Amino acid sequence: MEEKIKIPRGTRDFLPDEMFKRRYVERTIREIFQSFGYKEVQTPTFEHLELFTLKSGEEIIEEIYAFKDKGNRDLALRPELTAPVIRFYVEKMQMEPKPLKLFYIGNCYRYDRPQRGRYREFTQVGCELIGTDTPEAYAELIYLSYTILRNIGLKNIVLRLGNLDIIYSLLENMGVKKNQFRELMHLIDKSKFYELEKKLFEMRVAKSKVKMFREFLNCNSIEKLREFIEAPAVDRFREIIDFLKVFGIDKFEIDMKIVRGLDYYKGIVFEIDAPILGAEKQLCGGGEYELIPLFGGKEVPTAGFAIGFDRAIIALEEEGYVFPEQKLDVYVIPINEKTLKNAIKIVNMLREKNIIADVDLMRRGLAKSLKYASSVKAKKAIIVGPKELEKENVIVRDMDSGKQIEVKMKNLLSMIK
RNA sequence: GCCCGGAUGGUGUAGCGGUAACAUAGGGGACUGUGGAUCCCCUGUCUCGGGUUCAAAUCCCGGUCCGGGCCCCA
Repeated sequence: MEEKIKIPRGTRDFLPDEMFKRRYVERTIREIFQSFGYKEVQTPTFEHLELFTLKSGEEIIEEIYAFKDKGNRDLALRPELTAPVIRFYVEKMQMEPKPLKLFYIGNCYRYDRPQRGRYREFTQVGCELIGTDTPEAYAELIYLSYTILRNIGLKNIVLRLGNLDIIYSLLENMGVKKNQFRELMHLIDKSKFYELEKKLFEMRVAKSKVKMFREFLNCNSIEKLREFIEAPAVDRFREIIDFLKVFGIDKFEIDMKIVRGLDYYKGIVFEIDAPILGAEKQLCGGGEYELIPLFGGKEVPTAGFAIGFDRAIIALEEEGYVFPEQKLDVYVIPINEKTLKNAIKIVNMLREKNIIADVDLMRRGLAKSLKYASSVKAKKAIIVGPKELEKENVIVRDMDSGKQIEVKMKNLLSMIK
């Protein structure tokens, strides 16, 4: 026997039921984005490799699916969607009226060790807000991400807010040079506080200041932040949080240890977790960033977020969310081959009226067909028999109750609705 | 890239050196006009490659894939 060709590592096939769930959640997400004035865009699955390596350093190339095409171009399957969307903006949308609100749903690719909630091909949902940096704009953005996760049905999610400008200001006050920020941020991100302190000592930061910085990272309120630093960034952070409350969110945590993985973030940053997911619990991450000048565009403020769609689905399942099922309104059953053509005409007519209808294509007996109708969850069966046809009637059977009535074919439509 | 645990019909499982089994799903029939019931029949399986053995689904080694945890995470 030939060896079966199997699905590649880290990828998934989706059964019809799973696809129905995914499309259902996608539809909800699209509607929410649109209700906030966002418009959907799509970019190619692959881009020039350079788009992703420009700002992110070289180590990450190991996680990128990169390849050369036949014209010897260096290309890459997109590992995320912010860079492609901003590339798109710089190429074609710079003159659009501001604020520009764009959203996307698309597959991304990373060569990673697969785990639950982590795949090599996965779906990211996200948006970019271009052209405004008012506190209300960022508050709305955060509120939007939170609303999406709540409205698709998640009950237990945790929003955490951080601010990179504040950390940078404090580091500057401590005498740390800008080109040293990156490696420090990396240590904060990994919660390697011992090494962080060591590094700060090496940078000749006074012991008392290092201790203070540690305490600063554990701040969980604006008031506490003010004990460490007075800077415009703190006031701005405060304003965003005030507007967030106006939008209706008052449950969140201040966490100065939030450091997004990419260098291009600045200012406000936020993450949303679903604790139920364990190790891979982060559902959403985003914030303010600066990427446009890097791609040669005229500098305007930008912020955005990305939601891990697959993880959101897993979290919903873990929480026991009941998804709707795909059902058939009507299953049309010809009693025998003589009534088959009539049955087909009936199913045609129903489909034209946007009724979800199917007809027996296996020339099965009535008993088997009814069994099939119930297994595909048809709400009603229409039985097309010769006796009734003589009177221009058919039988409509309610599959839940088992009750059936004989109706005139002309009145069929009204009986089904 | 590292550590641990797995892999048996489409799905869920039993067997743990000696005839591959059960449930369920799918197809047909009992029943040529009434479903979710019953009975019968059919289809279909040991992740792959080596090794040990008279004999391997079972033991050993390696690969692949899955799950859990690291690393990483745009």
